[in-house]
Amino acid sequence: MVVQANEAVFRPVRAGNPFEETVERLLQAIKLGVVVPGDRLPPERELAARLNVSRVTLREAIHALTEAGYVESRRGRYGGTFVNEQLPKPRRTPAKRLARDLADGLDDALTLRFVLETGAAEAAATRELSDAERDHLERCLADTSAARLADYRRLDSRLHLAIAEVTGSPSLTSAMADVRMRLNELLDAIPLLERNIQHSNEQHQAIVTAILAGDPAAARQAMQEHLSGTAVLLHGFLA
Amino acid sequence: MVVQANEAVFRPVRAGNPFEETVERLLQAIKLGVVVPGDRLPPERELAARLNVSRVTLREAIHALTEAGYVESRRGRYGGTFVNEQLPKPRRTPAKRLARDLADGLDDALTLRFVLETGAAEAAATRELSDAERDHLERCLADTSAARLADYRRLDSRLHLAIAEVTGSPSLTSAMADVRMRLNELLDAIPLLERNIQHSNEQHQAIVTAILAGDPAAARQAMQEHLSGTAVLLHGFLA
DNA sequence: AGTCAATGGACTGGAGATAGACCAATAGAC
DNA sequence: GTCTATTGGTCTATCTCCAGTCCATTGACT
Repeated sequence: MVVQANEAVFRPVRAGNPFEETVERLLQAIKLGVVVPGDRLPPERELAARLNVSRVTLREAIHALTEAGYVESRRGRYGGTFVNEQLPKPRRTPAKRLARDLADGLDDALTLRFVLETGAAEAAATRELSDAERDHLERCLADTSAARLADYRRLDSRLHLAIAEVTGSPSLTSAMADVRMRLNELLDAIPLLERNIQHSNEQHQAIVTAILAGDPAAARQAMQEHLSGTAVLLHGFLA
Repeated sequence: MVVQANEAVFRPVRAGNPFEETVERLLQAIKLGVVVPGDRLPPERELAARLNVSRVTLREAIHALTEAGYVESRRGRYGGTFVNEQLPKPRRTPAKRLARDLADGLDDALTLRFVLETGAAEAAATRELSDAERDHLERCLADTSAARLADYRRLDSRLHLAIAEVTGSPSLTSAMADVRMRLNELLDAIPLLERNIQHSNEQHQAIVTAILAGDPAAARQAMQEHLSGTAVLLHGFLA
């Protein structure tokens, strides 16, 4: 059927219950490097308000993440919920699950990612960036380059997210965070090689340079080449 | 603050209650032309399942749309809920509301739309399209060209959505539908001129031609020009 | 040593959403 | 003309989630 617009507009209003969605969101913050080990999450009352869930629900989600080894809570003033220094290793997803995701929506996610990330790179290069924004971008780039293998995926995600941030469009940033979470699960199933990382770092450098230079076409082009690498990697591994 | 990633990842898990979200989704289907006057919505039981809400909630939403004059329900076999032939006119949003939306997120929405729509046009032109898909695209183009002024916005949206559809990425289609709903409210505040429509139709023609010809660069370029028109229009009217 | 503001932890009543069963009407099939 | 499958309409018991309140703990500051 060619008319898949129905499918798009009559899709689920809510992916799951508030508890699950909240867990997912907190995991997003951790896995995409928005909060790093040692960081404190916002206080429960504030965070619950921002997520638009009740404090009870948020607390249940935090409890689940505590059990899973992602965070720890301390009471009292200057207490809070902190991201663990030692994060749990991502479990290798069973091949069966991967095959399902593949059939389901690998191409879907890859297409959306391509559109969002190349568009973000271009938009970022188009904008007039503040000094703070330029610093932020370079900081993320340096962090990623210096990352050890175990932290690479997280800091890589953080860098890509930073590019979205400097477009000045929160919606774009959110959309990129979402699609990246979908793909990271698949990427975790693929071994990470030093060689790939080095190549990746060079491409990151080219992308950021183009953005800072205010060259939209070059930024888009560099991002495009960068993405095609993981795209063929995923297709090769899963197809 | 440069780090708006927190804002993006700690955004609300749910925009509102299921009832409101369901109403919004049904309005999306109608206002973006996914279902047209005379069409029948899927049976309540099936639709509720697809939207992942209870039938009670869906019925409340349908009831609200009935009161607002968008749909009518008929009982019995071969009954159902039908989209009215005469749709309610969109209310002119008060200028005060517009100003708020402007400050809030006009640039945000425009940026995201630009990224999604130019990306979709390029992706559509890159893909190998089936005959059904080509027909669908041309059909939507013809419908838009033939549209009367009162129906123009709806059929225009439908055409843009069709471009997203033929990328084969449902997520991309959904994202475009969402951002378009955000902008349509603002666009409804701007008078539609015959002259603009004619120009718009020519651009539509160019976009579709480039997509059917399999020319990604031209498709992106044509879409970019098309969008810049409404972007400056909005900025001019609201700024 | 004492104070206190900020934070996590725990409880309760009520509002909203759900699942499921059942009723009522309708138009085509025979 | 009757039958019947399909669809909207209604009701109830249950569950989840929420808003609000109060308690417990902590550590910097005085």
